[in-house]
Amino acid sequence: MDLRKLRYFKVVADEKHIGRAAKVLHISQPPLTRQIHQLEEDLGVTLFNRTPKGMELTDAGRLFREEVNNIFGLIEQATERTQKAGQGRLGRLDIAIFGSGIMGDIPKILLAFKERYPEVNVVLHTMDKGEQINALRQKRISLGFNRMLAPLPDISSELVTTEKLLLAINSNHPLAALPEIPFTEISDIPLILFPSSNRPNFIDKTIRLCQLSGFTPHISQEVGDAVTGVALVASGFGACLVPQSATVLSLPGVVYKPLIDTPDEAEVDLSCIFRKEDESPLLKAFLEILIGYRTEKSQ
Amino acid sequence: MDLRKLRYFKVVADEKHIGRAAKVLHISQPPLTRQIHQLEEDLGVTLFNRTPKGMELTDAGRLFREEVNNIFGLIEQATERTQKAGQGRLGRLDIAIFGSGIMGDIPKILLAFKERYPEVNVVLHTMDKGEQINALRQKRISLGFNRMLAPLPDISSELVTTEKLLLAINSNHPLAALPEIPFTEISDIPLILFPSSNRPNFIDKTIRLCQLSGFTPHISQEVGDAVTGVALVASGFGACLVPQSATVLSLPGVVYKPLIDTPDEAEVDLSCIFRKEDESPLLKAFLEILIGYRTEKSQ
DNA sequence: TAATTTAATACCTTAAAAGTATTGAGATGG
DNA sequence: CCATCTCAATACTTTTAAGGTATTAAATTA
Repeated sequence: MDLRKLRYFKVVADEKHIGRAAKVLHISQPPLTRQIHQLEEDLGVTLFNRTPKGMELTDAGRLFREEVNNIFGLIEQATERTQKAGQGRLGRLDIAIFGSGIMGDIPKILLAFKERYPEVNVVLHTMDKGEQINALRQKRISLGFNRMLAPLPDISSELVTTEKLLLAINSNHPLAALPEIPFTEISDIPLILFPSSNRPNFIDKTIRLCQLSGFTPHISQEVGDAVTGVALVASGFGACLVPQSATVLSLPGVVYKPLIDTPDEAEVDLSCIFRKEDESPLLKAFLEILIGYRTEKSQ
Repeated sequence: MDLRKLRYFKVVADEKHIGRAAKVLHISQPPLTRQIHQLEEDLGVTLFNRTPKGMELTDAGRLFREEVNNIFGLIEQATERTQKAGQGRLGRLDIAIFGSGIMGDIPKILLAFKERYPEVNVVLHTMDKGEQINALRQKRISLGFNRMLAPLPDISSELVTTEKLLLAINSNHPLAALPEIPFTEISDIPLILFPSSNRPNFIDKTIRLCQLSGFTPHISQEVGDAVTGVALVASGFGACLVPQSATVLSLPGVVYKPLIDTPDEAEVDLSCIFRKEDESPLLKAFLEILIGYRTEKSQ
């Protein structure tokens, strides 16, 4: 069986005439006759009744014509879908986010991607940093969003955004009256820090920042993520350093205050990570959207 | 695009290794390498990631593998169905029957056919003789059952059965008391005859039979079919000559009596007709069943 | 009956797939 | 770190099969 024969068959069936069909196919009549004969022999079925007027499909031939149309339809669909997949316009992209990553830039990027590539099925998984790296290596995900990434030989990363740090503080606290809070004031406040796992993390960074400013922070509580941290601020546990994106969490009794006189590094970056050797067009497409989003934002 | 390439692709995808795949395909490695390259070029999509360990499907390649499996499945189905159709085991067979043809042998033959060829869709049409011949010529049907057929150049026929004639008579009639009725007794009885159309028909035959026995029948009424005829017998219109198969109609007040001392031709044949040049395997299959039924019955 | 039209056959040419030998690139192991 | 091994890829030749030209055979039509 051979697609050439099927193509030829279709034309002969349409034209009901070997000579005319040969013209349509831009070949001469004898090879076409032969191909049709071979097709009939392959199938063991007479597809045409030969008449002195031309060729007429048999019942079996008529059925076969339908089937052949289905086959070509399926082949066309297969090529189209495969080409889309090859361009990263079709498929499934597994992405990991972290606890409070639903806020800020990530949903905007995801939205931009889904709009540009509507046929890509984006599946989100919530994982912390360590889980993300495992999942990447096991190819359970293709991409992870996270902060504070240590370099790894098999994992690449791409910066998404850097955010200034704000202080989430209870509105009853005296410092909440100031429009901006000098960084060293933090030394006197019990701090809620997160996340509690996967060093190096934001906790380490905070401690270093304090040391740069010449004090050791008073750690009130370590929690898993920003949401929990801000909730504790509302309950009066202390203050919490959060990235700007966390300010979408508006809880009663919590205000977000800009910091002044901070060390230069008083900002935190959000990056995405992926396998260094991942050549997938889906990933490439996603990173393009990401970079597009980043440059658009910086303008 | 070429089925050979798809076949090769499948094996390489399974083996993840050009050399092994080439062995499986009983060809050498270089042509296989080339075919895979050509396939990728045709599609414009990289289907495999080449590693020093072998070949690994890309996402697009994985999708394409699924599609290729579907394509081969469809091709297999197409060949099977076409072969069945070529053997008359699949398709549609349009058959005409006449008014009272639902009785007797025809349903038995249809049943035998459907049992032997369950995938053939038998479609029944009720037509009189003239309509059947038209429909045959226009290929709206492939087969018609009828009686009293005059030979035609483009129509062949095959005898189904011959049936003795019986007299359907009202049970109140004096003759109904006899176990058998001498044929000449008919001359005194008003006769109901059928069918009223498409000469030569059963009416002509009856008149000829009477003349052979030396009398002219007293025609009470011409009706369309046996069912109507027997119904009129029940109402006392007269008697009606019917083929044996009509005796399945048991109406109150009607008895069926064998005839004695009849002319030799006092029987009627049931035949089926079809286009002389019809080579359809479906028709051939049906005629085989028909002949099988006939020989079985004659034993 | 001759002419025409159809598919089929015989024979040759061309294109493409398969084979052989070899290369090049990347990993592995002493 | 170099030799070796194992892949896929390339260069070139052979074989196979598809395509072309010329002709035939059969059947219909003028």
